[in-house]
Amino acid sequence: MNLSSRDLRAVIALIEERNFTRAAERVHLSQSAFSALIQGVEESLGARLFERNTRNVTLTPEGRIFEDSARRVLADFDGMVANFQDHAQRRRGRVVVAALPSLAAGWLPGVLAEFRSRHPGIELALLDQLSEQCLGLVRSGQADLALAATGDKDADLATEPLCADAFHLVCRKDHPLARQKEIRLRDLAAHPFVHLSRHSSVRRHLEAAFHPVPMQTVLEVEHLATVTGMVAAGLGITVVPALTLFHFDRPDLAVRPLRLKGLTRRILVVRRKNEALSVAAQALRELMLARKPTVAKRSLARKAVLRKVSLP
Amino acid sequence: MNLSSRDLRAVIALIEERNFTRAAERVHLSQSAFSALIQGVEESLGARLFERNTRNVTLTPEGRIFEDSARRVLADFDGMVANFQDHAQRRRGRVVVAALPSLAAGWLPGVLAEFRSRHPGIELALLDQLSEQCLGLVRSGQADLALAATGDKDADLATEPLCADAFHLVCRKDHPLARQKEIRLRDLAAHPFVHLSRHSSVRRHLEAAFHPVPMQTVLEVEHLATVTGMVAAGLGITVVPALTLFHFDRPDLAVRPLRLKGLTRRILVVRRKNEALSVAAQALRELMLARKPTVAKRSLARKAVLRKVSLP
DNA sequence: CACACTTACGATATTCGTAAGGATT
DNA sequence: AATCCTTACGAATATCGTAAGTGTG
Repeated sequence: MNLSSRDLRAVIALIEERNFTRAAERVHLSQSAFSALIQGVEESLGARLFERNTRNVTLTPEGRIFEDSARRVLADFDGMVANFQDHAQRRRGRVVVAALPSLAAGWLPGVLAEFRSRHPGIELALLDQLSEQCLGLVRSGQADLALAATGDKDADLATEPLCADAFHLVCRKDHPLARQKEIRLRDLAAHPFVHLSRHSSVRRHLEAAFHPVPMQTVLEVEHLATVTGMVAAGLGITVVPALTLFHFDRPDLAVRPLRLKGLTRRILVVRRKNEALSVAAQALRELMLARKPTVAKRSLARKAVLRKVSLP
Repeated sequence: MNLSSRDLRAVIALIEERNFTRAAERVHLSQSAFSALIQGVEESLGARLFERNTRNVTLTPEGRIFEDSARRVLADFDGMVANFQDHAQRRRGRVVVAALPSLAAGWLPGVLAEFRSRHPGIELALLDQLSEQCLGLVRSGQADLALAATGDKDADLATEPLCADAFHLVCRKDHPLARQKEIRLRDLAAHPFVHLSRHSSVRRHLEAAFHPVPMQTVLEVEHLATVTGMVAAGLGITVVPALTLFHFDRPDLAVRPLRLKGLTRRILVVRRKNEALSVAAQALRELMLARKPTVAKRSLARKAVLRKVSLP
């Protein structure tokens, strides 16, 4: 037993037209091929569906029983195909991205806005979490993609580089370091730091890069915006990656790039290794790679974001 | 776009087996043909359903979306086909027969019992009504078949003869007519009749056959069983068709066949002219024609019925 | 290097359309 | 005579299986 959606469509066309010639046209077949098709369907089913005498075509009582279910099955089938194609053609779907807070607040909004305007039917979810948690969300299937800093190698995860995020010194303009010609690691270590939590990837990178030189910590906070306030108040200096500099774009603060070994954070696009991305997630991944964060000088990152948001 | 139930079955086999070779066996195809089939389905749908790397086969995210609906559509499809074939093969269905009370009580029960034992899944409904109403029930579609006496020609109805039902005199054994050698019409007219209602086909036949000779009516009742009692009580004689004689099979009553012009009632099987019978109704029609009432001598009809009831 | 999917290719089946046939009104 | 379904038949197309090819673990 094997019937195709085309067969069902033909039967329904004949039910509605009650005429082989017109029904054949509706399904784009010659009348004779259509006749053979209907006979084939009847043979497959093991009983006549139509009573034909030369002048008119009528449904048999069994045909009437068939009609309703045939319409239902066909409608369900068409719905299935349409739904599938909506997903496959990025008209529908859902992508969950896990991203570091620095990216989630700075660069990502512009990218998501562009994605959204290209694919209005796709739902987006953004989980702004610390790097380690982002990776966990992808591994467990709760997120499709993660934007995270370099982490431990993981057999389940596939990564590809998004950008290298160089660290910068941020301090008040009246701070001695703001005008110093060359800034070495021990120059920084001589001043008190306003730090992010030691769980953050920024902090971890700093600890690793300074090791074994100890840093002085004046304060440890959770959010970058808080760091801004503290630094502006003169409590200390801080060292953060380029992508977070938009937090520090204020007239009273100085930002100085640092060219010190290890003071670069690599941002990765992460996904599960043994599982294909949905077409929606794939489209977002491609957009992210195409819109790689520019290697920011000072707070150009912010201007870049604004430009992108306003794209068509 | 055209997919067959076989295509869906193949996709689902592959989802479950996660292996082309085994899935191909399940749908009775060579592995290469199966591979081509899956590729064809994916091409029809416009996106990959499976991610295959030589070692294992996994569903794409879009494939997962497809899976549920595919199972549902296929189950629905199979249900549709099974239901259709149940009806077409007389495992399910419903037949409504309208029949004259005389047939409904005497001959028909045996036929219906046999039908029922052959087709236990088919519901039967019996409407015991007068001839005119039986025809109306068929015309309006409330009944599939009618067993009625000859009626007016009707453009919507097709008829075929079931049997000729000869009229018999019924009287008490001690009645003068019980022993009379030849019974003529005017002999009957000389005695008072116990009559059925003038709406009944029996009565109409009698009136037509006697015309213009008037009959004497001692009593007019609705049911044949009542006639029996009245005749046995000696209130009068009656004249009824052979198929009703089982009502009069009593030691105190005499039954005499009458060979008089017009005193034969033709019983017809009636159906709608422009509509095919359901296979169930068709099967019942064929059984009725095959088990035509025997041309009863006296109350053999009753014995015949009993014999048939006890058939396998 | 072995296993599993894909590709190549010739044989077989199916399906298609044109045209003729047959039945009904 | 006109209409409409079925049958006949050759051509185009699709499908199938064997066998060779390819890539991954």
